[in-house]
Amino acid sequence: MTAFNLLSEPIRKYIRDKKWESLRPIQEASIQRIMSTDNNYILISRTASGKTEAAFLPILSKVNFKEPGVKVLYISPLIALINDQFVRVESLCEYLDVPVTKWHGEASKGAKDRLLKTPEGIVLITPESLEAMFVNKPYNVRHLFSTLEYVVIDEIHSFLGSDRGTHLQSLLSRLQKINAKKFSVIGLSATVSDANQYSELKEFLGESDYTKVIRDTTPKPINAVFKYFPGTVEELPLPLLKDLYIRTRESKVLIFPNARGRVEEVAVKLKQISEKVGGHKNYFSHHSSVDKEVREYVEFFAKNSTLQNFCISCTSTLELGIDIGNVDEVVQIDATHSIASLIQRVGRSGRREGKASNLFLYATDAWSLLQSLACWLLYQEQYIEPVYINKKPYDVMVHQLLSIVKSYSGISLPKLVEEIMGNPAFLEITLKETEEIIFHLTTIDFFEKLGNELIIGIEGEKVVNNKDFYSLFNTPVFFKVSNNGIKIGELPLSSQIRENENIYLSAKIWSIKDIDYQTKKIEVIPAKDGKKPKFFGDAADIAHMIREKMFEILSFKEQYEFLDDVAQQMIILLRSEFSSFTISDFKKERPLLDHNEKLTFYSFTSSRINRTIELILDSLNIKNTLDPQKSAFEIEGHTAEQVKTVFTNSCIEQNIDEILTGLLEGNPAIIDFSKWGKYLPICYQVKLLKEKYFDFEGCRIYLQDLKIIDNK
DNA sequence: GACCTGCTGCGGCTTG
Repeated sequence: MTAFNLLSEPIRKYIRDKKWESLRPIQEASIQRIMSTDNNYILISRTASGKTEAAFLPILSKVNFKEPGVKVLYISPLIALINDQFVRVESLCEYLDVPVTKWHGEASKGAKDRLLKTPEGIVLITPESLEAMFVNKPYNVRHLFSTLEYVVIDEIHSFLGSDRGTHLQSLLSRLQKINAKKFSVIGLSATVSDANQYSELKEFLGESDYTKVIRDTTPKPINAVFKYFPGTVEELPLPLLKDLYIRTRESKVLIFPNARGRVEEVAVKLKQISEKVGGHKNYFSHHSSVDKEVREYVEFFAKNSTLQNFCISCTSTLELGIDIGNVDEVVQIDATHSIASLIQRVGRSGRREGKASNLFLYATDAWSLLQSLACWLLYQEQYIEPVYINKKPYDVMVHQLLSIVKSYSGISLPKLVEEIMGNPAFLEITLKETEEIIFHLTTIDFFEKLGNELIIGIEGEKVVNNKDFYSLFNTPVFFKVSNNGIKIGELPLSSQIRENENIYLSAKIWSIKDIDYQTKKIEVIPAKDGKKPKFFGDAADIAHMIREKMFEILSFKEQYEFLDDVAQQMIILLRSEFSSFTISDFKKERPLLDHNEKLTFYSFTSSRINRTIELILDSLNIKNTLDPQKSAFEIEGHTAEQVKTVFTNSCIEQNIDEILTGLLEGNPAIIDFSKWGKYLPICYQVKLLKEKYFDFEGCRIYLQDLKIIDNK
């Protein structure tokens, strides 16, 4: 039987009314499988290939919505995505008379109240809203979600390997616990190309044996062009901006310049050029610090402008699945930090069937060019960096312990231990470890013993009753920027924020008129010229494979026809800098440059391994500076022979706990990469540092194979 | 120099 015929009549009518000529391959496959089994499925297929329908067409055909209770729970990482999907799912559900309810922080309370009165149909939710319900109204979780048949997780790759993912995994397990019947889980993703990740994904959903992967590998042709314009960190080179303008003025374009300040610079400067030559005015910026309503307007404009061209300069806010309509070209300025990110960005263009995607890569620095090239080549080899999954997420456990104790308002120790240990998210954390963490939380007054039960303690109350409790990630403090009551966006307090300073924000130029430090507000008026704003942030970690590929490119002579002449020359120049080394194995060998009484060790490895090497050198009192972009260590006061000996003999396991404890005592803020880590006993903070900040196992293997090649 | 993500409950107001 064909997939179409397996669907229920109302759904078939929907497809006929939509005048679809055929089902997409991923839909054909998923309908066959979902209709006939109760397995979990992970649907992998590129952006705009109809994944949402691939999940919902069969689910809506199969599930009996006549019985009371919510039957399908859709979980998304973004509110914007929920709002987007709501429209699509609702238009489908009209054929079945099944209600769809949005449940997130910005969703209508009236709709939520209606659902509480009559729990039914489909609910779209964020993990944080689900968490909030578990903490504050656990009876509502039971009331609404104890008759689930399907849970759909959108953009599942965005959860994988992050604390937010572990959190979601824990919530899924808690959800299953209140359901008498087992529900099935369908995960949707565009960015999984490595089969190694299948097992991680399956484990993420629990019950690996019942989880199957359905994948559509139809490739999308992409035309890539690399260009090189030497520039500085402060400002983009004018020739680059001019070239970029000419190349994009007659298209619908997304530009990814990596940093928010630079996003503003690109938007403002292209707009200025366009004004001068009488081009279109539709230049926008889109990132987390642009006001939400402004961002929504930009998304709306892009989605509805079929005739007008536009240019949106943006960060990863436009990387995930929000439908912004047709984009002709994607521009990446300097290297992406991951291949996964490159894939998502490329996927934003050429959504029209059969149309090729265009990708322009501009580099302003030789090493960034090399990194871009490495990412592009790996992308073509269908490689994606592995996701790192923390098997002992002590910090997430702290959060979930608080959540469980609060939801019970009184729970015995054995019951709490049983609850948390039975959760697959914490499978590898031992009983002893769990008990020690609970004990510690009692000593810092997060928990209090009341008779035989644990309740939330005085300090715990402060944390649990704060609206910041529900998420697993930290958010910095920002000042709200507005002009005459109109919100523009927000900025962090920096040396730049002073009265009469001019800054870019939301693709416009503003002059700061007043700063209110009490209410954290900045009043601005329009201005003629200014500077890009300063934001603070951490650089994302780069995977070992990207660095290795960079070294591979340098050690071979291969020419790439997609590089422009200047870019080609830059690669040749970089290669010549390494020509004094005889490299025969780019996987194991690494160059050590001896020059002017200084040594430069090019490690070409991951950020985490570099951090670990840095720690080892520091602990041996070897003065060193790491250049993160070049993945290179400058080492002073040592000979090449001494450095070689250090690397070959270094016994990194020795004293490491002592060193890390010292590090934490000297600088407790180092644990701030984990929002909940600071509430752990010191020895667990050390474990967390080892697992997530450094990479001792990776470093051990790296050093074990390492062969240092010098230029002497 | 360096990304992103979400948010309860309640009192008090306006609006239909």
